[in-house]
Amino acid sequence: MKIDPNSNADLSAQIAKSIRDAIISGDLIVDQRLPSEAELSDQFDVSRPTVREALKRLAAQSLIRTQRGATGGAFVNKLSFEEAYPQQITTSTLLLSMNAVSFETACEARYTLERSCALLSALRRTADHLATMRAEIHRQSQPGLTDEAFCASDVAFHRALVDGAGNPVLSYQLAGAVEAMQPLMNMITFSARDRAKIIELHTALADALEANNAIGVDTALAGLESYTTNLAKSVMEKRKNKA
Amino acid sequence: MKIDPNSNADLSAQIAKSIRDAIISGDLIVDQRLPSEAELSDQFDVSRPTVREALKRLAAQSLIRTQRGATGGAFVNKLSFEEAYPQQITTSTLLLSMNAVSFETACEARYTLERSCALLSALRRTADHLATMRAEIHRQSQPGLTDEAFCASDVAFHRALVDGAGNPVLSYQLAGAVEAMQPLMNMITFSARDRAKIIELHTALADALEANNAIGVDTALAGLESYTTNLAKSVMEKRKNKA
DNA sequence: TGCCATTTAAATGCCAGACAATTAAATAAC
DNA sequence: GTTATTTAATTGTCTGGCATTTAAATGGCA
Repeated sequence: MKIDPNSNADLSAQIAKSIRDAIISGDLIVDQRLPSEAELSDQFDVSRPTVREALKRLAAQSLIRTQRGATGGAFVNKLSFEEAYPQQITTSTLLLSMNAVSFETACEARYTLERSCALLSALRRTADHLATMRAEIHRQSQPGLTDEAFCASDVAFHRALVDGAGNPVLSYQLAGAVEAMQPLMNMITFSARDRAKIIELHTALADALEANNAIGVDTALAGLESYTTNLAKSVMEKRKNKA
Repeated sequence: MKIDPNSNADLSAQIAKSIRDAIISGDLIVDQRLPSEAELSDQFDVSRPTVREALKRLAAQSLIRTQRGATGGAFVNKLSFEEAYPQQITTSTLLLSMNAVSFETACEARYTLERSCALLSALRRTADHLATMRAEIHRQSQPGLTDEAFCASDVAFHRALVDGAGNPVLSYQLAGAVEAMQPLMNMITFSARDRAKIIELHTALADALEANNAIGVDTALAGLESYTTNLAKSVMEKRKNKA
């Protein structure tokens, strides 16, 4: 392994890329131990701190994990869906907040993706998924609930719907779309008055899923989307008039 | 800012988390300059190498960028969809290869997500999107094309379809699903004989999009999915019989 | 022999201090 | 007033070292 010292990229970035490529290509397999930091600094002909910076880059992407002690070292990490979830959500949230994505665009993407799960979830949802959804609906109808708690419950409800499709890849891809919307949703769930309508639609969703009625699920989701976008529109207009 | 030296997490991980949280919460805004490495090591009461490891972690997630020189430093990076794409694809690819996801599950997720774009893309696709798709179909029918080039063209074709929906959030979410499938698809596009059928379905897709026929798009995608899964099934059986 | 305590060695985690390279701004020269 | 030079700030990298953690090797003892 060798590194181009004339490249304009950092040495640590080049080394990280080299190791990352080896993991992606399968040259390094899950749980395989990387050479020690001292050995790596020999191989790449750089100092140990530089190697360490490279390893930290990989650790930040959950590509490796490190263990201290005699038999320690850096090991190729088996990337799990559970680990990838938060990363995905963070990235989605920042993409939305930093790129001036309109509420409409985000909402459209979110419901388009979620509606794609309707058919599978209506077929496959278990009693567990239904129970979670009913429990969240119940929580949502409690009067003293804060807006934050309501939104969290809303997210949990929709995740149960998505998980009902029984496809972990789908659940992973949807996690970002559903959870990253939460801060945006916070803007519009400002009064208890709106909650009744949302709970009504959630109940319709749960009922349709219980009856394995895919079309009913799709209809209810469409209703939720149009209700949400209309609400957002009216909130925006009110703010405009105030200013 | 202070760090708990008794935590079992690395100091650099704690510092990275502290800064990351500040970015997510909006305490640090896009293009804002972080304190210099020397100042950070004072504030967090750690050495400069430790601060640097933390910054490299953040750089690996594209949360910051660094500049050398007099007015240099670390700046909060405006995360763009273009930057997030490769990260998303890498993660999706590794999730599939490391978690023994069945071809069927991955395929189902991929086509479920892509079919969700059918309606929007049939409405909004521009002439540009259509032209890209036609061009890729033409490329795919060239006889000397390698399997790798055929797969790459296949990916480009489907990305044009997804982009036709005109929703960047949707395009981003789909990128992982579509592109991470490529290595899996490689397994089954082993002979030129299969290509004719795929090209036929691609042509049907392009025709339906040209006619703004959402149902036609959905049907063609469903056809592609069932053809792909059946092909995969027969490949698996052949291998089984051989062994 | 078998078990337990101790030592040892290997590895990561962290630090101090230094120098090189880069870059923009301040300064000087013309 | 423009250009060349110097200066200062900052990141990039290296050397060398010590602390901490952990498993294995060693030794003592029954």
